[in-house]
Amino acid sequence: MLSKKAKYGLQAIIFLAKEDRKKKGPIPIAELAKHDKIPKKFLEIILLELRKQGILHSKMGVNGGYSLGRPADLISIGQVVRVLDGPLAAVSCVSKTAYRKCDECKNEKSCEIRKIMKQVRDSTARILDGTTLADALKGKVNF
Amino acid sequence: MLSKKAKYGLQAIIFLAKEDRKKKGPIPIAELAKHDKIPKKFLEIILLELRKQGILHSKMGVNGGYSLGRPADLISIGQVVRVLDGPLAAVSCVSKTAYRKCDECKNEKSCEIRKIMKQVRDSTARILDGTTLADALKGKVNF
DNA sequence: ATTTAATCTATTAATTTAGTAGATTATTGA
DNA sequence: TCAATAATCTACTAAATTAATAGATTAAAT
Repeated sequence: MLSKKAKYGLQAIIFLAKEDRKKKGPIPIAELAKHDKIPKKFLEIILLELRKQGILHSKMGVNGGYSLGRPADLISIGQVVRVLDGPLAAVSCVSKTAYRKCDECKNEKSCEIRKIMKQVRDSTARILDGTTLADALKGKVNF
Repeated sequence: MLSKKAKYGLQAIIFLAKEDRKKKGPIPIAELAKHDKIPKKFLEIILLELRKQGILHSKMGVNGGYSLGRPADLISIGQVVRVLDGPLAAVSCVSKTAYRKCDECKNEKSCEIRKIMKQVRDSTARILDGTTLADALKGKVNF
């Protein structure tokens, strides 16, 4: 399940991508929170994390707010989800971005669970890393 | 992330499928727990859930224990995961087995998040529902 | 200076996950 | 029929994660 954090984050960044398309300047958290009915203080935390990863850009003070950190066609849904919910993989031993041997696991090579979950991770990553914010707005379906 | 519950459950049921192939009778929880180093009391809960869904069969008393509820080629990984971790879908609005409108969602049809997560759910379901315990033991890769 | 808006520090509430303890019931073999 | 075995049932509890909230601080613009 996608956490509320990731869902809120995606809602907000999709809105930012739409505004970006309209050549709008930065959007304040308060406006984003209101638009998508997200608790403002919670959204602060979320956007800050995305900014720290370079996915968003922020500007303090009057006329400040948040905007995309790079063009919409260079931000993938996978990148956003990973920042907010961690690795896509269902088991850490098949994660590309955060590999870790499973505690229980004796021999990774022969693990049946691993084989199946690797397929799931790979297909999920293909979709989420292959879909950018620009694609999402176009309603483009890649897979 | 797969919960420990689902992981333990998969480990145990894969072991049961292996024993089933050898025409062994029912295996006691204690033996399964020891074999896969799973806390016994926790495994009890897990196996009971799988039994209540008809995936496993149990027998009380001496020479009792757990065995597969139906042939290994009729038990899919998806079925097991759903019982132990709930729906595969990352958002409830794309779940086939447990559909529910998202609280936040205004118009489902136009939701970009939904479109993407539907693709992910579908590809995940194709893999997990398309792989049975028999396939897993054969090392068969379907996708 | 005043206003706007992000950022930082700290806490808290609610939910889910992971596990334990102990009594009870069913089955079998001696 | 009794002792042993093993699942089942009822009832907790501890730890971790998720979802927030509160208030003070810093930066920018007019």
